Amino acid sequence: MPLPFDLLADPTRRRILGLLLRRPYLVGEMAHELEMSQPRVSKHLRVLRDAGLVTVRAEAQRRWYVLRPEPLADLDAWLAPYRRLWTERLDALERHLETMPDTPMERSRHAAEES
Amino acid sequence: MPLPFDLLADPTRRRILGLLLRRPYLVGEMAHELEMSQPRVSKHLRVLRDAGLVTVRAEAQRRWYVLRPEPLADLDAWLAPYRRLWTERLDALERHLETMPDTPMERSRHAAEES
DNA sequence: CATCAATATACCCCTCTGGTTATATAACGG
DNA sequence: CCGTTATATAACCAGAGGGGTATATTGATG
Repeated sequence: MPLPFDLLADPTRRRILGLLLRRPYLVGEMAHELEMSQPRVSKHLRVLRDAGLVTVRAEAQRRWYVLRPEPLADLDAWLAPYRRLWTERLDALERHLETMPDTPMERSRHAAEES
Repeated sequence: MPLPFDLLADPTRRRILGLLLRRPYLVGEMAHELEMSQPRVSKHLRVLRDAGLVTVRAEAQRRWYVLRPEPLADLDAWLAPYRRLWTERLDALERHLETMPDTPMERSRHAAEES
């Protein structure tokens, strides 16, 4: 199964995943919350489902869509070799600070990004 | 600056980044190693450069392209909230196994994926 | 200065995809 | 049964972008 980059390239799909991060959603709920047409949401959900990023549970005419994080874990794995490139710098800084125990230290920060 | 998903959606660009993960490269070298035309490589490098994923150092007519991992760190940050979804399961498994020390254990598997 | 080497850009074509509107499908309520 | 609700799909359109070939640019070299 290929990596889900093309899926995540679409901002609409990222918004959908953002919703599903909180809880399972109905199609209509998503369309309403994201202020977009129902066919538009359905089409994207089709793509996400084909790629294994979501699963569906039917309940009468309702369809509960649930996030399936495995493909994102694959993406995470793909990132691994690149991750060294920026963690190494932080590690180096850490080691450096350790050699200067009398220097006042700053705490590292982390920024979250929303698309 | 937007997340680099659209950039990574293209397999050619991922191959280029794969090269740059090892060392800086010249345009011609990449074109040769990836067996594609030079304009094709140049075009993708333009996109990558505009998005801040690579930097260039000129040396006569040569152009050394260097990977710049910061945008990938942004992507990593974007993944963070989703990462909980699969690490929690592993953590739960871990805790579970800790409570049953006499039960024979199976090893978990991990699949690596290449694009 | 003429030529060659390395790279960037222009232009054209063609496919892919995301959006819209209209319609099909299917299950519920009266 | 009949209308209504929830969702999926079809048909169509417009724009984006990736690929190729040709050409511009810039620096080295004899």
